[in-house]
Amino acid sequence: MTETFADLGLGEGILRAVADAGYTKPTPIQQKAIPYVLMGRDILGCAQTGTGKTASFTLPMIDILAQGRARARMPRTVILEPTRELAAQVAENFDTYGKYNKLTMALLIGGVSFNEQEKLLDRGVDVLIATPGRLLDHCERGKVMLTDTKVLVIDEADRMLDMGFIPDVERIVGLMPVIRQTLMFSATMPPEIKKLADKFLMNPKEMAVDPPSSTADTVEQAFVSVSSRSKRKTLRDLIDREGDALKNALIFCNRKREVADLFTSLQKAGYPVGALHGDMDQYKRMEWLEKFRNGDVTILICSDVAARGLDISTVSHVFNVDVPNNSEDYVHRIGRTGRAGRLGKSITLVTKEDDKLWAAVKKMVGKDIPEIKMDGSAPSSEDPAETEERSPRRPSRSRSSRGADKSSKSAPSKKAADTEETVQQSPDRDVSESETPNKEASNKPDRSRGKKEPRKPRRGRGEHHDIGELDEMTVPFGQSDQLPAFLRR
DNA sequence: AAAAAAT
Repeated sequence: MTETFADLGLGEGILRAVADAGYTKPTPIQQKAIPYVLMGRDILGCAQTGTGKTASFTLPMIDILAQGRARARMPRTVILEPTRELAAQVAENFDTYGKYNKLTMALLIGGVSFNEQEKLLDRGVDVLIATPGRLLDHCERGKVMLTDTKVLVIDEADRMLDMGFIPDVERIVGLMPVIRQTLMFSATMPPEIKKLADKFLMNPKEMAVDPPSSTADTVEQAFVSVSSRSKRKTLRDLIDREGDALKNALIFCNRKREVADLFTSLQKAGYPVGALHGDMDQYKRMEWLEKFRNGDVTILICSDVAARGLDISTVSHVFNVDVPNNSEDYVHRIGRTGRAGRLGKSITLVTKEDDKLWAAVKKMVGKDIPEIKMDGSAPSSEDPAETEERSPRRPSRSRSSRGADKSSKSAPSKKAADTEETVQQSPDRDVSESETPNKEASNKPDRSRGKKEPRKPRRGRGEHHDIGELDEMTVPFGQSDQLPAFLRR
């Protein structure tokens, strides 16, 4: 049984880099895979992110690449990833572990300019890390030749399949020499993946490791019944009531549009949020991800682009604003938290319309997921006594929770206590909650806005001078709690 | 009906 990285046969520079990074013991997938990769064997590995999978191929590849040099436009190794973020992540891995081995690398992903990528290719690269579309594009332009590829890695194969990339992958493999080493990794091994393995691999060594202990033990799961109108409010209440326990959170939505809208909404309400979805420009994508990683923002609202593979080691919470359409994605989403032995919490908002999807999720999870009742006030309408009391209550609630939101700029917490007791309101509160998009919001009676305006010195950036912006910022979400001024009449 | 990825 191997105990250390040195036992695996890795070179000295790599061992030093690994030690610098603070790792002492290889993970199971690394123990299994690295010796075979060094032997030149093909590998079919069943492993998820979080198992140390990436290093199980980057480390031995650095070792292999230590011998020889790359020729112009002819990379020696190629790594295919399904998303740009994953590709960038693997590139960072090479930076980290390859720091004592000079090797050249190019990251070929879409959404960024060709120029720089081409320059790198011209100089010759040892490692090419790419998403399929952009790599093919470069091939067609004659900027890269795959005829000298010694090692190919197909990462996240099942996801490539889901995303319809396999034809692209087949074309890419067709441009490579038949004699090469191929490593294929997949989180799951459905028959289609097996078939692909037969096609791409030669006499592969098969290995599997357990998924990182997540769903079962270290993630506390719960759900809240909501109406689709009250989702945002409920979400804010949930964030607030987590208090300091919420170190950072991923919030998943099913649609890109909803990611964008929710981002605007929470940002206006003063929460430290970022956003990530596939229609954003690449620069923004990277910027928000980086800000989330380094803690500049503690909440990242995202589509399923971030559901799999992204390695953010310390996410304390995952919120599903929508039940994922594909119940497997649920597992991937909540797998973003509770990693590396840490505790995590995931809360899913479930509407009546989600019944079927939610049933599928529960079936897949295979255990009971408890319901959170929001502060005694029933999700639907079990407390008629409260119904008439909305307006009188409003003011007190506004002070406590809205006021607290200001301070939430830096930490979405603190106010947990007073929010708890003031939150209870009529079940139909979402009427005034007004989750309407901004344009509609601005159609609301001016009166309500005029009243509130002076009380809102919070975002402090002079927006108050601009009427156009005021429309956007005053009414929609941040303040909606104070709306009843005109409703009261 | 959705997300991802090439323009």
